[in-house]
Amino acid sequence: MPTGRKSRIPQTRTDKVHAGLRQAILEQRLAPGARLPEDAIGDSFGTSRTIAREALGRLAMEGLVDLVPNRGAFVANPSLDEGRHIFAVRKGLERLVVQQLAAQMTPDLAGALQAMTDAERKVLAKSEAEAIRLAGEFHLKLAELTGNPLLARYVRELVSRCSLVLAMYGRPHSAECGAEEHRTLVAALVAGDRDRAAALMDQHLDLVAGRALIAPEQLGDVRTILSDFLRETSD
Amino acid sequence: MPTGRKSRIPQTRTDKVHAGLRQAILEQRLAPGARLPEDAIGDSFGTSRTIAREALGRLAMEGLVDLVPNRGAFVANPSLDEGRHIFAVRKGLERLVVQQLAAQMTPDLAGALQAMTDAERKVLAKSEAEAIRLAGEFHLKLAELTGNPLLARYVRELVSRCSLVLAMYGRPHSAECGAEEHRTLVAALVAGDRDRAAALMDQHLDLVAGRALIAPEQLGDVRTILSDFLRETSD
DNA sequence: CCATCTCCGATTGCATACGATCCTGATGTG
DNA sequence: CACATCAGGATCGTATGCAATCGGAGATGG
Repeated sequence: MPTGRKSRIPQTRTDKVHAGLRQAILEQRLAPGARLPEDAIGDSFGTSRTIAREALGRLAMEGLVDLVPNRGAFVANPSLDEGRHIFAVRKGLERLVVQQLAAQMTPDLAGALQAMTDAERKVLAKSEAEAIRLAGEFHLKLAELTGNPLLARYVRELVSRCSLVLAMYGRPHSAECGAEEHRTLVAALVAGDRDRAAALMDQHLDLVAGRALIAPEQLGDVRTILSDFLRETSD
Repeated sequence: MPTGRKSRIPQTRTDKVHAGLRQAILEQRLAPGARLPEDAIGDSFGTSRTIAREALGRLAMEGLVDLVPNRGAFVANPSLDEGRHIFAVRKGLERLVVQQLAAQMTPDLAGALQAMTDAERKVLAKSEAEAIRLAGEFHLKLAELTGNPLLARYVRELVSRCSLVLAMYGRPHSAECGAEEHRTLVAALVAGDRDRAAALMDQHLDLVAGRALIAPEQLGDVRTILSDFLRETSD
């Protein structure tokens, strides 16, 4: 199992605060733009400002919080443009992920991939926030299976930031990755079809991004945007 | 307005120490594996341990420093495998860079690119360390020209780590990117030839990596490795 | 001679203290 | 009424202090 291993590395308090804050942000318990004073963080986690400060620093490097000098920390509030930038990089990296996976395909790897989609079928998200989280989980595991820890780290970071963007700009019920798309992608992967897998991943991420960000070609076309709102009202 | 003013960057002490340490590591004034005690860092920069600690934390997130709990910080000492991982991700991201640049080519952009290679012709590195730094500069500027700050940040991080790897495993005089390769790449870019640019960048990075890391297909072939040393002796 | 244990110095993990900086809004002036 | 000025409070930036932890040197026993 990926987590829960009794590793030797002592879980420092900073790690706990970092993890806690991270989860709170990704689950939208802390809204984008919310203030994050070091004192308050420290208080609510029962530690000193020192720890809170360090955790906030890390989150800032991951792009989940904005750190304004002498002003304090805020939950990141990415603009639509930033969102597009994030998705662009994510697409590039995940393309790399599937290319590498397809190239190094083995029976073991194929089994692990199949198991992932099988597991996905059983788990149903209970909330919008959880749906976003689960969607990211699949992509993260994919990256980890490449055996390249750096690649996995970047993908985790990007998936987190995408979650934020989706939470901000996503239309309701639009967040979950279609499990079907995941299955066809895995099928291409186990077949070792590098190009097809890459194309599928591209398409998949375009769909995810398209559900959230107004697609570039729709930009400026007011009627297209308004038509979306029209549909929402009947929901 | 979101960008574009002399935003007051109150260059905090942590920033200075961070920048100083970073430079020292990349210039190899601090060898890979060297200990970096918080006290010593603080002393030599004239600040407290607090600052040194924070700077070390940042460097750790950038992969330039290894942080061992309760033991201290060390200059990163990437293994050959880690080096390959780093280059793999870098290749993926820089491919994205050139694709984006080719897609959004404008006369202005073309001019900026030409200026870069022209400038490169004039500057000659005075030392091995400087050569590595200059080589990275070009790739970083390329990433910045995409207008995607996140992409630029990742590329900067990866170029830094590659510098470390090159410093550790590069053969002497092998570090500088051939300026010629840069020029042909820029030519493809200004022509808007997306695929050719991507291919050239791939090839270029393979060459750079190949000069440093033993290419995968050479692995285990002792004679190939030794032949390199043979040539070095006559240098 | 080697394995193990114990203690000690070095160094980190964390908390607290104090000055510095910036925003807020209350006050006075033209 | 608009605007400049200036306290006040909130919050950050940094330094310092103390206990906890780790690794290694030396002692101890086989």
